[in-house]
Amino acid sequence: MSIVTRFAPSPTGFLHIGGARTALFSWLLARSRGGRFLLRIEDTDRERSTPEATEAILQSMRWLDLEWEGEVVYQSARAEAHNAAIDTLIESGRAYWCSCSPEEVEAMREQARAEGRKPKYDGRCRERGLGPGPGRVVRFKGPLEGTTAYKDMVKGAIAVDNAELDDMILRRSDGSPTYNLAVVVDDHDMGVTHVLRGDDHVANTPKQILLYQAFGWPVPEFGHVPMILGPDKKKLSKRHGALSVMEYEKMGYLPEAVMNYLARLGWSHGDQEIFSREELIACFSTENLGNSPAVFDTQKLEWLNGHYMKQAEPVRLAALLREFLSREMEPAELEDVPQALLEAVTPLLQPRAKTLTDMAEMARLFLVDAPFLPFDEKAVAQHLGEANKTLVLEFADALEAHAGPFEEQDLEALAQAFVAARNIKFKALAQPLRVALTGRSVSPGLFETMRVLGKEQSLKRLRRVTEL
RNA sequence: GUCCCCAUCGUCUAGUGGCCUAGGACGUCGGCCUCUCACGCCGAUAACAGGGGUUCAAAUCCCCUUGGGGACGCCA
Repeated sequence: MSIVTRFAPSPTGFLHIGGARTALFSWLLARSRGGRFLLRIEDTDRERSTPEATEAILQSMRWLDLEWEGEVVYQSARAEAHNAAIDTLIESGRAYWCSCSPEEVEAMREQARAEGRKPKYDGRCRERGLGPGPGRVVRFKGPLEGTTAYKDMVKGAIAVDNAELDDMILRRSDGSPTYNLAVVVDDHDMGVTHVLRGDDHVANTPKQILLYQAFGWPVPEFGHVPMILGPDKKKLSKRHGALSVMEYEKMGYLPEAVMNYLARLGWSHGDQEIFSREELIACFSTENLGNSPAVFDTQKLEWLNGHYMKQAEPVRLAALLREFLSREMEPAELEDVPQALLEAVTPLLQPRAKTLTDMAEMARLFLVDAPFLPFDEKAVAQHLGEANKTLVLEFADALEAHAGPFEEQDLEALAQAFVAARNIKFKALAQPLRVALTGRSVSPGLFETMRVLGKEQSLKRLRRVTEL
């Protein structure tokens, strides 16, 4: 039998990293078992749901390439089905009308709390046989005793006394269906067989199971993935830094790195750390999902991103790079940069950059014309004294005289001959050259730098030392 | 308060009773490589929360304690 999973976010904000991980696991569960992965937007809270949030969520899903099957289901469009389901429950005596006001219910809760009991509605309207009326809600007539148990795909056996549960509201006084009801009806109608969701839903699960049973529907498998913590072991929140998936994109992370990181946070496959999308699908199993909360570690994400930066096709990175460069350079300046130059620069930066942001920052020094390239004062002071300036200028002359191809090995041969003729160490030439060429004491290799810069630009930069 | 869940290096984790003097990865520290910085390679550092059981044998099973978290809405 083919399985069906789903991701069901409520569109009250961007997709955060925890939600993305839940979505990823659901997606992986479906893909790994040849099933279908569906997307449902739980937008029944009209106050807080926005189309912008929905769009942001879809955008994040696309960025991570978590493709879903079929059309997106909007829960708000399914009110009719929900209400029809509620009606069948009323007819079968599994639900009842309740006339208690929110204030009355709150008072019951207060009292229960004061008596050391679990705060809940006391069921006083259960047997009153009320019908519809203004201000009335429909409640589920839950079992008073017994326990509801299920085997959680990640947490194992979970059992709750039915007495702990209260008669949840199914239909609000304004006639709208509530979350627990809507989820069950939707999941059933969508054919969902496996529900993987956040830990915060464990407490809802027994209530939902009871609803499935009341409807006489097959109960799906449930699994609750532990949440993500900040470095202080508190629930990950804004004060810990970036939360939104798209913020990671803006910071220069690659989607495959974020996916790999998220997958390994709370899931493992032996000692393997690096997983391609295909490997993830091949290896994924809920068996290996961890059951304790995990701390989000930006450093490990960075390391992974660095790994994927090295692996990536230069052409792809170069295309991505242009966008990040717009933060480093003037638009006009950037417009003049040929894509071919970006593609030549990218491989030099790939082993050095952890993120696209890093890369853009480093790339800048290859892309601006000599007069506009700033010098790092400290580097100049350290490596470009008068004697070294002369050395650089002499090298420039030698470079100009060099007629052969402008490839790394030719340039290296030239430099070696140059130092040999003067009987100086190569090192004595390297740093002055680097500072003259790049303005800094840190850069990619000298010869690859010159090759990418080209003869003309290299000479311009070297001879600029006279201005110092 | 009540209920539910969780607990291996700083962090992510391997571990499903003997292969564990606890493995890998990130980080950190050292070294090698080297034209700088990275990359890469090599090495080091560091953990079974505590206490009781069960067993020939426990990181692994049970109980308690402690510590964390979650839930208790006419939100989702």
